[in-house]
Amino acid sequence: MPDKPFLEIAKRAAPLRQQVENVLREAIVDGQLQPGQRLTERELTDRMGVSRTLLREALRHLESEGLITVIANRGAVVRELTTAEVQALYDIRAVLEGLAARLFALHADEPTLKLAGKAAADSIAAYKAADPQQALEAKNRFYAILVTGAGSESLSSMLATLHTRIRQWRAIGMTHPRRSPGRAQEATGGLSAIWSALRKRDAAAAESATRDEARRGAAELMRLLAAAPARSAARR
Amino acid sequence: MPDKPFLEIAKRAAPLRQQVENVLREAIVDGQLQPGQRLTERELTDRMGVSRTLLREALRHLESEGLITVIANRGAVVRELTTAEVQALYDIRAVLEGLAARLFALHADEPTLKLAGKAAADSIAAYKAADPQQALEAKNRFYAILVTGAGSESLSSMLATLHTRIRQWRAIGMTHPRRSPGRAQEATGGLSAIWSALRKRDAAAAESATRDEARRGAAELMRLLAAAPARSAARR
DNA sequence: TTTTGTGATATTGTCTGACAATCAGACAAA
DNA sequence: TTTGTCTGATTGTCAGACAATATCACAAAA
Repeated sequence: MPDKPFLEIAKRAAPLRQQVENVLREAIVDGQLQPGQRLTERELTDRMGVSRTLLREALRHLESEGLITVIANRGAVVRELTTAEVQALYDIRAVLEGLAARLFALHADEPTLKLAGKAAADSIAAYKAADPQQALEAKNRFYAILVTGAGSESLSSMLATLHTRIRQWRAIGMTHPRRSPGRAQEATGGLSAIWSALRKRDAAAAESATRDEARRGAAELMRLLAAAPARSAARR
Repeated sequence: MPDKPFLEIAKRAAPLRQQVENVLREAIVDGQLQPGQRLTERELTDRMGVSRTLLREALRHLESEGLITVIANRGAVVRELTTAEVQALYDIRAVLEGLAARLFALHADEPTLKLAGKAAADSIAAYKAADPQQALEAKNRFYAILVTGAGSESLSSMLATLHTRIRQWRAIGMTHPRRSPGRAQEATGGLSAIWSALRKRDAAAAESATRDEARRGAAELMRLLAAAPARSAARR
């Protein structure tokens, strides 16, 4: 795992370009920019107050993250995803997180393992204390440790971009009124299964437990999605 | 599967920007630009005869493909990968191809399935006829069908960029003198295992067969890599 | 000799304005 | 209704500029 930098300063108010990327990214996943909506360079530069040069670089980046589609001579559009594609994204996430768990079981050092254990315990405890907010926070922490502990830069970054692409739907999964009641408990169970495999350094078990848990979450979500009205395709 | 466009013209001599990307990408995986080598914008624009604007957009794209690293105010460097990271890339590929196989088994239509069958048969036949060139071609075709047949745009593109990142090492795997003799046969066996699972539409079996085969290939490669002298880090 | 300033240089970060290429839609003509 | 043509909007690409920052050599100081 990465040797922690000693005395590192919070330098870099972030290059402007990245700020532009971030703002756009947020706007997209927040839904302020609706799927299918056209993004003209002129309008964006006006609204954000940056040069076209910069904006275009940012757009290129978002494009390769899969958040927008660029049509030649026509410009960028916020990407629309079919239900099937969303399902596929979740599948991809499931196998990649599974892989992360396997690598973690193989390579993580003891302190990191301990941290993960704490996060898992925290989450389960919070769930039992009926504190979903806290439970979710700890669960996220657990996954973050898992992924970075796996030790692959590439894997982390792939999962990171996947998460942003998925985020819009995750929100639904957490708050939807028709959310099935057993799901939270199920998730807790999944978490402890993962953890017990990790603790034993059982890579295969960790991988499949993680995959299964991710799949269950996805299945629940797809169920809700099927029932819910599709996100509007909006003006184009 | 995508409805095939009828009478589509080969339009688009490709936007200049993409040509720039492609040229750079090739140069990197070919090794003309060595890992660790610095890429200054000035030099590249001079050599390629394009504007900085354009070049920078291309660099941003290559960056998110993981081929280069950009350090603020310092510029781009051809990315160097540790052995561990290469291993991780192969692991990622293995699970993603496994996923592709699973989706293929679930969703592919009959004609596509038949095409895959033909490719598999071709490869095995070519192998038995001691024609490695042909065997490889058919095998690649098989995988291409598998991936597109899985039906996920995102999955395809992720695998595509993975492949380019890996390509440099694959070359080693195919031609290395110390290549273990049984490997080609093993690969053939793997292929037919995958195919027989697909034919039966056995998603789980297809997934694990594909993963296993990918892992075996990777293991062989890592073995060779461990023996071979590391790729030079070159002038920086 | 080793450390610490100091400045010159190279390079990226960002902006501006420009023009060509291309597409979408309107409107006229057949 | 179909086809041709024009016009405006938008992207594609370029050149040149200046600021911000890192690098490196070299001088000054300890």
